[in-house]
Amino acid sequence: MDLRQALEAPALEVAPMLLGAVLAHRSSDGTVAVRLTEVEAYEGEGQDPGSHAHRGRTRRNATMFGRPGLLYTYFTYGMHTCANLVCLPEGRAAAVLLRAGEVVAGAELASFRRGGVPATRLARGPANLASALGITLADDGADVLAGEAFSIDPDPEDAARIVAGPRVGVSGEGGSDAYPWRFRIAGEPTVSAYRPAVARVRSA
DNA sequence: GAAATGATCGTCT
DNA sequence: GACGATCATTTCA
Repeated sequence: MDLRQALEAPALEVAPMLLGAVLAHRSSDGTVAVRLTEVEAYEGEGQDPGSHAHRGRTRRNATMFGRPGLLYTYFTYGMHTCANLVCLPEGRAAAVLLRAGEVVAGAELASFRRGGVPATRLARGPANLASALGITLADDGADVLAGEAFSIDPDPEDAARIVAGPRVGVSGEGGSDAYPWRFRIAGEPTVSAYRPAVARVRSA
C-alpha cells in the first residue's frame, strides 16, 4: 500500500485505513509504538463544524492545510496535547484525530510517562495517546512518512474489523448524516466505552 | 458503577 | 473575554 498516496484522500476515507496501523515515535528517552484502535475523521472548511479548520485557516490549524502525512498537534483545555495525521493534498484541510491505541512497544516508557496506569489505559483517549507516545506541541508539523522521529506501518487486516459510528446526539433527527465520524476496531479493550461529546451542562 | 466538576492556557472574536 | 476535538478526581447511588 502506498500510504503517501492514500493520505491524499478525505479524512473520512483515510480514517479506517489507519486503524490497526502502528505509529512509532523515537525520542531521546526511547521508542514507543502504538497500534491505533480508535480514530476520528475531521474534514475541512464548512463541512464539519467540529473541525478546527471549519472556520478557515488560522495560525494554529495551519498544519492541517499542509501536505498529507504531517503530524498536527494542538494544545487544548489548558493542559492536554492531541495528535492528528493530516490528509488531503496541500492547501486543503483535513485530518484524522488519533483517539486511542494499544501500546505494542516501549510499554515501560509509556507507563512511566502516564504515571503507571494499567496497560489498557496507557493510550486511551487522544491526550493520553499523545502523552504515552511523548508527542508535544514541538512535534507539530513533523513528517510521519519521511521524518526520522516518526514512522507508521498500516495493517490492512485490522482495517477490516472496523466499527463506524456517527456520534450520538449530533443530529437527534434523521436529517443529514451525523459527524464527526468515529472509527474503532471491534472488541478492543483499549477503546472501551467512550463518553460521547456532550456540551457541558451546568446543573442549575 | 456512573455522573458531575475542576484544572488551566493558547487561540480566536 | 470566552471557550475548547480532555482527563482525573471527587461525589452520589
